[in-house]
Amino acid sequence: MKHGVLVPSPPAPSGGRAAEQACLALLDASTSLHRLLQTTAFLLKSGLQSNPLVLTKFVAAASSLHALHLAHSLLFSPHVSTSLYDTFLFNTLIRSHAHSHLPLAADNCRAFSYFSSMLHAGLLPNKFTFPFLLKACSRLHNAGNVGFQVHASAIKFGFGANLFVQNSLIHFYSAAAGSPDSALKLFDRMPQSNPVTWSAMIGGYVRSGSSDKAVALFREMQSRAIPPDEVTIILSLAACADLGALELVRWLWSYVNRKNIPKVLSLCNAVLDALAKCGDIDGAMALFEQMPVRSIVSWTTVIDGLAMHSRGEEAIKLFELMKCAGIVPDSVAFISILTACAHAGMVNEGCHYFSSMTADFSIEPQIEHYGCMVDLFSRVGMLERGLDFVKKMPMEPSPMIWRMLIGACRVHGRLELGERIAKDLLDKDPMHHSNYVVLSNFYALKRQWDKKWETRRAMSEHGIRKVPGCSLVELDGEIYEFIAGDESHLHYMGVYEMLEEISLKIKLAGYVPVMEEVLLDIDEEDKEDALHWHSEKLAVAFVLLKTPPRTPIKIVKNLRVCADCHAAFKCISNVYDREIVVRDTNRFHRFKGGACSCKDFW
DNA sequence: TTAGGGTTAG
Repeated sequence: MKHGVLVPSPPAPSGGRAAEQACLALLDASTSLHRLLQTTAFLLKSGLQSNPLVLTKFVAAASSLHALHLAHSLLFSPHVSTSLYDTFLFNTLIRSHAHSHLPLAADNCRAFSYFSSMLHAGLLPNKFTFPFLLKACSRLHNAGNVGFQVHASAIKFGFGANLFVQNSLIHFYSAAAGSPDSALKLFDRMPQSNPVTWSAMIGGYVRSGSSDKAVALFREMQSRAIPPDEVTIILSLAACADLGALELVRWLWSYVNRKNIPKVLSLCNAVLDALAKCGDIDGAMALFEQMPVRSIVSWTTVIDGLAMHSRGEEAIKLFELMKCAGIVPDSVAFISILTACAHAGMVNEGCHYFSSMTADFSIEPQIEHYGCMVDLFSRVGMLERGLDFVKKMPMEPSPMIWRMLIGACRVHGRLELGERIAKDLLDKDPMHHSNYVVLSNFYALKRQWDKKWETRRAMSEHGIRKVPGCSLVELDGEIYEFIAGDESHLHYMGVYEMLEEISLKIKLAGYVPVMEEVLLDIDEEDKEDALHWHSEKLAVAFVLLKTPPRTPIKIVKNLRVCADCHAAFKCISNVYDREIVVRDTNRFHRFKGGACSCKDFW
């Protein structure tokens, strides 16, 4: 211009600068669908339908109003030219789909097709494109395949080594695609990493049920002096909660205090949950009392913790206090309080809360709430009422609900009813291992060995295997695993001798083995032998052997404790003067002085 | 405009 050369100005966005500014202001103010529609009319009238800046803002506004379909129809209507669109616009579009909660058909990944359109329009992706794309794809059923394509694309466009992109990929493989091992391959090759990288790996392991590997990674992080941040701690706490690693939870909490890691609410909630799930419900309550700010998650976590520990009265007290504190219970909070009632056998209270849900809070009960009610009736032996409840459910009862009823039939000796439900369930859901196990157990209880073996045969024909019982104990910060009947463990040295001693001592104290639990057609003497092999018994013998007198014994088990172990532990707690705490699949049994905190309520 | 996160029936 200086020299009088006429520089061609870039093609002016249609509509002109003033209209553009006016439209942007209108979009800022479009806080309702109605206003957004008015803005759309203005936008079209001013000829701004190909202005990328305006359109980007439009997408963002539509996204926050859950009206992405409007953005789509505006952007891709036939009379709009895409030649002026830019990468930013497509990124926003992809990101909006990553964060939207639109129901998604398996084969319909809008975000991915936007990516294709973007390339088709001759636009290059940038470093923001791939994290957004991966997040959007993680919602797909066939996420693995699509993610692989995104990964290849990222490499092709030169973003394969970008830390943000790699972290997204780690998260994608380990969490969305459910394949932490593929994530690990990438992780091992990464030249650089940050706490986000490690968190993505740790979180992936927790999600896929490999909490032991998650803890191992956290330890590796420590040994390499990579400082974790609060998210890494939250995820490691979740792993500890899963494993029942109380010592590690306490260590993590002291680490947070030592290193001045910000005690954000979500971190405190994670500690509450981990303490409760590791057996220290009193510690969780104490921390809860100290928390300056509590969300509904904090309340729900503690109520759920109390439920696990059979402390129904306290759970109810807390639920009422929560309401007084002005917190409106949500659907999850009701699951917790109903669970608390079920675990403590509080039928009337449970019924009260179930009807209060709809009457006072307009929350429609979901299948989980019905599940709690069925559990509530079943546990106390009101099986007819439980069945009646199932029949009145407005939705199809889930296999889990049937299994609760079946479990109760077994505990309450309702063999015919239990067998009938178990048979129906197996017909409906022939791919679940426990459906075979429970049915074969009813046959065994009825001494119908042929039918029992027939069921087991059908199970193996389907290629389904029984999940072995497994118990974990934490000793000096190490986790020891015991698998039912497994002799391979080094620490078994002396464990079997210990079992013999225990067996002798508790029999003298009046313990009678519960033979029904073995459920094998072998002679009585062998049966009693087989009982010793339950993983929780091995674990108890191990801890009795390795720890000084009176040290409490804490066990985490992957299945329900069997009636025989339950009876034996009551006796052991008395004879050896030890507190034994067993965390079942979902609750705690605290054996002390010959009794259990569950009051024999299963 | 980038990445990782807390409560949920057995």
